[in-house]
Amino acid sequence: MAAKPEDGTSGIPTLWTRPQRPRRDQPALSREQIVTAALTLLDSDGIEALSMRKLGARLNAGATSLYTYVANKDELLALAVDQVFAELPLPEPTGADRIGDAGGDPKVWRTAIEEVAEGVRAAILCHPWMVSVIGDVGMVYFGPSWMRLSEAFLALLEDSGLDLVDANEAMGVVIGYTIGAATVEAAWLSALAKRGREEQEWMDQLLPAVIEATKDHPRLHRLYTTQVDQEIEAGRDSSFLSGVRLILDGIEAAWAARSTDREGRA
Amino acid sequence: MAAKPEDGTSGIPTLWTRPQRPRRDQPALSREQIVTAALTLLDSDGIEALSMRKLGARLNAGATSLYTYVANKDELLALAVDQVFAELPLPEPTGADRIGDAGGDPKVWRTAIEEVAEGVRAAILCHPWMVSVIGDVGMVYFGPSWMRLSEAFLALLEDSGLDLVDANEAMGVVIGYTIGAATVEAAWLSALAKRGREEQEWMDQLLPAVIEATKDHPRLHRLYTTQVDQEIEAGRDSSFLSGVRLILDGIEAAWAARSTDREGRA
DNA sequence: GCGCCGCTCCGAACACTGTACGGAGCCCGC
DNA sequence: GCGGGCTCCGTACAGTGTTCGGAGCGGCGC
Repeated sequence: MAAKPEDGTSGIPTLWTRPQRPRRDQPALSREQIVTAALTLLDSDGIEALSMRKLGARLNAGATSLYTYVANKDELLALAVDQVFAELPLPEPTGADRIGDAGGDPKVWRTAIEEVAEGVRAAILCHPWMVSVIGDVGMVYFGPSWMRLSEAFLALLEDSGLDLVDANEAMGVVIGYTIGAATVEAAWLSALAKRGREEQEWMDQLLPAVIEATKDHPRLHRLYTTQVDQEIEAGRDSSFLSGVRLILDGIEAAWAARSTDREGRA
Repeated sequence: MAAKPEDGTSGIPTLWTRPQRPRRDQPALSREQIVTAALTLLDSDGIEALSMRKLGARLNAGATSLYTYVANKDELLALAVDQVFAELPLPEPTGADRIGDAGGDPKVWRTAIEEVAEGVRAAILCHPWMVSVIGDVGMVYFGPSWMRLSEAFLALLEDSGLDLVDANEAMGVVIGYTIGAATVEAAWLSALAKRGREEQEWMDQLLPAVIEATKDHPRLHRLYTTQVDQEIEAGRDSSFLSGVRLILDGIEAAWAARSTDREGRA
């Protein structure tokens, strides 16, 4: 042990007791650092495990230090959501392919849309805390990443032959469906996670109760008793995809209707 | 004033000091009472104003008394959501009208679906706290009211000529879109409410900033600058409705495709 | 060199939260 | 009469988000 320096007065911070503050060249924290730390905490322990104190501790900082970089917790959560969307790939331009073109399946514009929808869904499902944030922080839809994605989506649809207003409507339906479907799935998944059960295991325990509860609901009863095996994992994936395809059919049909209408009038 | 009874010992509760507990004929509280009180609190002050203590106070009860009727706050919220769905009208049977029938617009099965979707959306929009609950509490989808609604929805689609599996898929798309679209709208509305602004007023203040932020996003820029007037209120309603109609077109198209496919093979 | 401004970091404190626990009052069945 | 069970709730615990004041420090003007 090194001898203490000859500092008679006790309590006064000496060279040794003083914690050797880091050089103030640049700040010890940064907004990105905070957001990514929040992300890992959210992903591993869920949304109700994220508190400013715990997050601060993870960064070797006090809870209140974070407030120099982030106005409040809601803003932090909005930033986290934006960060997730930032990592999504943007849809590629589809070249000359247009809605109504005869070309064989799979049509390029269709698969491009499917990929965007699947990407958004995957992002929500693998960060299930997002649904809570989307639910109570309205600002999310003006984050830069979300805007980038929207813009690219609109471009995709315009290139496929829709005018901007129709493109916006089509995008609204695809995105709305995606968010809604993923919300339902993610809420389910995180409820499972909260009880700490595996999906299969929980199903086995809960299903009998649910089926019992559907005694007066013959259709639900039939669905749950027959379809349930493929409702797990892969079944959900393909069911989401066919939902998107249904919407694509709708877009195509509406386009065709409008198109013949225009020709008829001309 | 009546004279005090001759009770020499002080501190022992007398007839007068004792608070005259109500007869225990039936309990002072009930689950329904609690849920409806929670509903009015949620509707008037939003979700973060609902605390067990405040709710208890509103019922002239202690906070912890509620736990005799409700396991925890999450369960209470799930019950509140179910209560809202319980008040939705069920779709009426549509008679003989079937998908693919030639009959003139508006087709009965289509407007029936539109009405269900509009009902669910309206419920969410006028109780915006629901989106937060749907986000965190996965159990909601097994509530009895929701099941009743699903069952009736499936019946509607089956009566319109879909088999159960197709009906389930179609329902998934309509409901998914409805929840997603309403979630986005409601999150926006309650973010507005939190800042205590009127929609118009806030728009006026925020829009310039948003438009500025869309400098690199020509399509979004055009949308926000041109379409914004009708984005308010009625515009959102009709935009949602045309989304539903797009999906209905999709259902019809998919039905037609499957139908000709069957004929071709026969 | 000196003083001062402003920035970053943070301990303490405030006002609340959900809910576990144990006890009090009361009713009914024995 | 008397125990058991139900309802109701005061207290307490272990947190929460956020405000405030202050401490330490870098760089700027003088």
